[in-house]
Amino acid sequence: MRLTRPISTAQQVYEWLHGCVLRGDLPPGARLSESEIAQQVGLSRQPVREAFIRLAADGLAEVLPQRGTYIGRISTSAILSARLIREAVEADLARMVARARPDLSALQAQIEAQDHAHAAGDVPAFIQADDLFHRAMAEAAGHPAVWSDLERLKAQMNRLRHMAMRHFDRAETIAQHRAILAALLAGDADAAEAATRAHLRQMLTELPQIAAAYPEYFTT
Amino acid sequence: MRLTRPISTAQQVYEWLHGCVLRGDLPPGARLSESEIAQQVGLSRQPVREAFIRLAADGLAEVLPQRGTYIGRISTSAILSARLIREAVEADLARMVARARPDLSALQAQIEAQDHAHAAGDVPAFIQADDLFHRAMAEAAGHPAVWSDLERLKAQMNRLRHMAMRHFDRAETIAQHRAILAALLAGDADAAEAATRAHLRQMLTELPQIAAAYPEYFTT
DNA sequence: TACGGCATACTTCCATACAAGTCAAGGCGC
DNA sequence: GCGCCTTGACTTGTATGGAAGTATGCCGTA
Repeated sequence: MRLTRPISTAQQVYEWLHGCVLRGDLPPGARLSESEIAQQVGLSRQPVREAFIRLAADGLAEVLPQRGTYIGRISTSAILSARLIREAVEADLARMVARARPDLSALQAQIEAQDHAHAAGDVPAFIQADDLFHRAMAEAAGHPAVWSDLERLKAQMNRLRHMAMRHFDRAETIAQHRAILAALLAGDADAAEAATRAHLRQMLTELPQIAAAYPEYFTT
Repeated sequence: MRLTRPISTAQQVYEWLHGCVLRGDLPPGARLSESEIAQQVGLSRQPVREAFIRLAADGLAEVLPQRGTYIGRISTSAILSARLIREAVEADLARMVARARPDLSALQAQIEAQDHAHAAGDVPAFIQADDLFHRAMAEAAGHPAVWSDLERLKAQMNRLRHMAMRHFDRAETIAQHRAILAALLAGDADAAEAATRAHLRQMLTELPQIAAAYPEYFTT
C-alpha cells in the first residue's frame, strides 16, 4: 500500500485555478472554458471539467449548463456573513487563549514577519503572515482544526483582501494584531475578545469602499 | 434565456447520495463504486464520478485513486471543532436577537412542530424542525446566510444526530429550545447566550457515548 | 502447512466522440 | 433602416473505451 499517493492531474488543475482565483489572477466574472483551459494545460476536457466542479463546490465558480463557466462574483452579503462567523469564533478562541496562557511566541513571530513584509511591500508574504497569525491563535487555543474548517469562508475573504491591499495601508492591521497579542499575554480575556472583535470589524468599513471601487466584481 | 435550469443527472445523483449519507443510509466506511452506482441508476460512470467528487469536496467521502471510494468516517475532532464554531456563532446570534427583539413566532412554531414529531416518533420531522429552529434564529438575527454558510459543518453533525436519535430521548432538547426562546422573548442577552451555549454543549456528553457504541463509524 | 509469485478481476483516471442546449451574427423580408 | 428567423459556432452534459494501478485469490514450491 502506498502512503504517498500520486497527485492526479485533475487535482493539479484544481489547485492551479484555485490559486489564480484567490490571488485575483482570475477576476470575478471572468469566463472559463473547459476546452480552452484543457488546451492550455495539454489535457482533455475531463480533468479540467472536474476541477471546475470542485471550484463550484467551493463557491468560487458557477457552472451554467450549455452556457459557460464563470468565476463567481464576490457577494457582499456572503462576506458579511463570513465576517460575522469569524468574529464570533475568534472572539471565543481569544478568550480561551487568554485564560489558558499558553506559549505565544508563534504569534509574536508572525507579527514580526508581517512587519518585514509590510516594509518590503511583499503582498503575498503579508497575507500569509496574517493568515498564520490567526491560525496560530487557533492552535494556541487547542483547536487547530477550527481554522481549516473555515477555509471555505476564508477563500471569499482572501479575494477581497487581495483587492484591499491595493487601497489601504496595512500598518493599522499590524497594530491591531499587537493589541490582541498584548491582551492575550496579559491574560485579559475581555480585552482580548474586544481587540479581536475590533480587528475583524475593520472589514465593515473597508468592504463598501472596495465594492465601490470595483463594482463589476461584486453582487449583493 | 431559461430561468429554471433543468437539473443535470449528475446533480440528481449527488443529491441522492448526499441524502443517503446524511441519513446514515450509507454508513461511514461503506464502499462505493462508480460502475456499480451507475448501473443502479441507469447512467454511465461519468455523472456518478462527478457526484463522488462533490461528495469528497463536502468531506463526506474519500476517493482513493485506483483503490476505491469510501464514505468518510466521522472524525470526533472534526465534530468538536464544528461544535465549537456553532456555539460561538449561535451565541452571538442569540445576543443579537435578544437585543433586537424581533418577531419570534417562527421559533415558537418550530418548537411545537418538534413536540409533535417527538410524540409521533417521527425522526426526520424532528430533525427538520430542529434545523428550522436554529435557522429561524439566524433569520431573526438578520443574518439568514450564516446558517447556510455552516452547511458543510452541519452535514457532519447531522450524521451524528441520526445515530444519537436512536440512543437518547430528545425531550431535553425541546426543553432547551424552550429555555432559549424564553430568554429571547425576555430580551435577556446574557441568559439567551448561556442557554444557547448550554444547549450546544449537550453534544459534548453525547458524542463519546455514540462513538463508543459505533466505534467502526468514527476516527479520531 | 506455510509462504512467495502470478494471474485476474476489480478500481479510479484520462481521452475521445457525440448529444443537446445557448447565443450571436448575418441574411432575408418588410 | 428595422425586425425576424435561420444558421453555425460555441458551451456543458453524457457515454464509452482504454490505460494504469491496486487488491485478492489461487497455485506451485519448499
